[in-house]
Amino acid sequence: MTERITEDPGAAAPAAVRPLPPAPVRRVSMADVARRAGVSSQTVSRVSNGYPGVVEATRRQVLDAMAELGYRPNSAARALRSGRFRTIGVILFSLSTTGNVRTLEAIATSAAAQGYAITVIPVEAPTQGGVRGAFTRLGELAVDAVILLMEVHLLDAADLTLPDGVPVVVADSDADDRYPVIDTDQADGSRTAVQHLLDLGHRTVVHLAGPEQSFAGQRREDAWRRTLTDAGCEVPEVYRGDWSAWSGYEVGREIARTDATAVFAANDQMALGLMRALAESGRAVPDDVSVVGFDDVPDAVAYRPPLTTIHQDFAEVGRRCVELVLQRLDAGAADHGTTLVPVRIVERASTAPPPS
Amino acid sequence: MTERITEDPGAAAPAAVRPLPPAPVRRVSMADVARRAGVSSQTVSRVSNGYPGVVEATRRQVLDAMAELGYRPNSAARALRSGRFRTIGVILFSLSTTGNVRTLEAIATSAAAQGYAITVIPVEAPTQGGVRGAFTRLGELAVDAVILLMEVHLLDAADLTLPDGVPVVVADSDADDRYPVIDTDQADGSRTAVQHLLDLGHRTVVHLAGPEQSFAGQRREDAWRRTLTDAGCEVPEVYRGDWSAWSGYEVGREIARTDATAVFAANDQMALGLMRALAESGRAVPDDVSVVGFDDVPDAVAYRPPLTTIHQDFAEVGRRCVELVLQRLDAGAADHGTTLVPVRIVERASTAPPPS
DNA sequence: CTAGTCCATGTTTACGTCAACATCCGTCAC
DNA sequence: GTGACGGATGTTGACGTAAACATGGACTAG
Repeated sequence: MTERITEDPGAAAPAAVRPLPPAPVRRVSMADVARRAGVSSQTVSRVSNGYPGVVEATRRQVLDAMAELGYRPNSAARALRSGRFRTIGVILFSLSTTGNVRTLEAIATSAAAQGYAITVIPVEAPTQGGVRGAFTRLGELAVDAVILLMEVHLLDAADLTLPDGVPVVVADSDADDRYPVIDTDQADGSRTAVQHLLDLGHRTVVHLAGPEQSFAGQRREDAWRRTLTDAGCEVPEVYRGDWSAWSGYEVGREIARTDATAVFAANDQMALGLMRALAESGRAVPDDVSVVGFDDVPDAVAYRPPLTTIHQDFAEVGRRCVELVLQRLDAGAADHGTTLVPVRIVERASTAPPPS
Repeated sequence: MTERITEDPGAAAPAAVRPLPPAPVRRVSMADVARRAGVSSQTVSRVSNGYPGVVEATRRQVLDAMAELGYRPNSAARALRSGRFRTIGVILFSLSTTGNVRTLEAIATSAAAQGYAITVIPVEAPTQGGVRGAFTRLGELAVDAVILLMEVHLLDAADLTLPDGVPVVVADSDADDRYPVIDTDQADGSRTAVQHLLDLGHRTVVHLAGPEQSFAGQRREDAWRRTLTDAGCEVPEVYRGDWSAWSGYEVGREIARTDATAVFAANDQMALGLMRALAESGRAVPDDVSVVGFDDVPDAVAYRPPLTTIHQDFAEVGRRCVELVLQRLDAGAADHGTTLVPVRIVERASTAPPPS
């Protein structure tokens, strides 16, 4: 499979040369339908788009001809004509985190409901090279709008810009005020989690944080710290994982050696690993140590013990992203605010008052 | 957001009428670049596509003009002209199973490497209505080929057909011999799992199966049964979950009441729930009961205990799907075989010889 | 020195759709 | 009866690209 891809943004300097094979079977066009129905192709267009000014009898004829011939509008021609692809691009680094996946799913569903398709643009790990390729193509991508499922500053790091005139919305990240943001209310989630533990009587709460580069992780951590400070609690050392259950386990072994009685993990997967580490050290959850997670992954209800966690409304985030990006597409609105989607705590069996 | 979408396959009977707003800012076209560079637009086309027969000096001029003007090829026009969108559609029911997600990710990555974009076509739960809408649009979707991440018979149930002439490949499913299939070697995985338990000395192996409608689940179950039969073991009653960890827990509580010493769960998530159920019944894994999963999800290494499981090579499945579908697009090949991608067992800490 | 080649580049045209404008015909008011 | 009006339908052209064909100049062989 040879490839002809622009390597250089703005300029085109492709390598291999293989003309695409001849276009596949010519499909049924409006002209064909028009001939069959004995009308002009413009009338077919009108019927196809539901415009008025077509008498019922004619309409029927056209509809019949369409059915007989199996006519399908050609979206390339449509897009060329209208300048719209009816497609939204979603740029993301990976589908390995629950959040991204569920948000993507919600985006796809909402977009479909609006008659828009979703093009997924995966960007490999932030290696300069990999990113570059993916983004370069973006300019010529058949996309009317873009939803970024990643931190905007990573985009900068890659030294790339989105094409002008394409509405962009950022989900679950920061955006340097350049684009509007739809985000889970990370701060409120953290606060709720920590407060829940404090209310149970824990003297303070240890935080198993996400990676430093993650904006969401950063905000969860900040809110944890602030909540403790506001409550006049001592702020313990931060432990840091990389979102994976395994990192939760590794870091969890350190936490298990401390006298912590309450841990707030920045996501459920790390909480899973943490709970294993605690169990292996003979510290019972929730009797000896309480644990709260973040995300409310479907599995959390089957963790041992079922995890108390902060439920994120990914569906709502996705829905709002689509809504906002389409609104900007139509109106060209320009307020770069941040919209927060509320969260709620789901109390299960991993939290209890501290051992007396 | 009003919508003008064909409701009826083949015929068009839209409802609302709102012309799209005028096309956004006119973008830089080949003609602009040509003017700027003082050449014909055909020469620009040649440079843009890396065709030979352009002298270096001219090429440079064109490249410069492209850069200055910020030229981006218009993919709609390109698609109209060439009949190719350089896009692959992926149809799937949900992104809630690990398998789908990871396969999708692999597909997206491989496709990007080949210069193809991925359009995700979500189909809501197999409700006749929902499916219909999604598929109807498929016909006019800007897609050169389709990868189905679902059972073909569900497609039939929805009483819909894919447009002719579009290559289709089915991943991880059956296809009634209508389309080629790329699949994980489910049977070999099951056999390996069961054999591993038998080799440890277990007299027989209980199966925590997936839902009856799932083809993958069916095949895992068949292979489990066959392996037991071949080994002359008694075949115990089948327990059935719905892939979720919670269902694994619920069904697991029943299993925990039996005298089973070895369980093969049809996926890791159910194994997670099962292990919780066993723990709650005071049956230790692996000392009292051995458990093997299927999938090797990233979290499995952090389960308590770390799960012995069958590793699926989703990346390879995705890669092959893309390869095959593009090959069919170019060549129109027509062999509807099934390609099996090998699996391997990952031995961790959830299996041991039976208690004596 | 001329005919033949080959190569770089230019010109034309078609892809399918749809907006804009043109046409045709019936109806109605005067 | 004639002109004006309006509704149904047709005709034209443009969107941006790239294949097919055309041109023209340089070089080569005889």
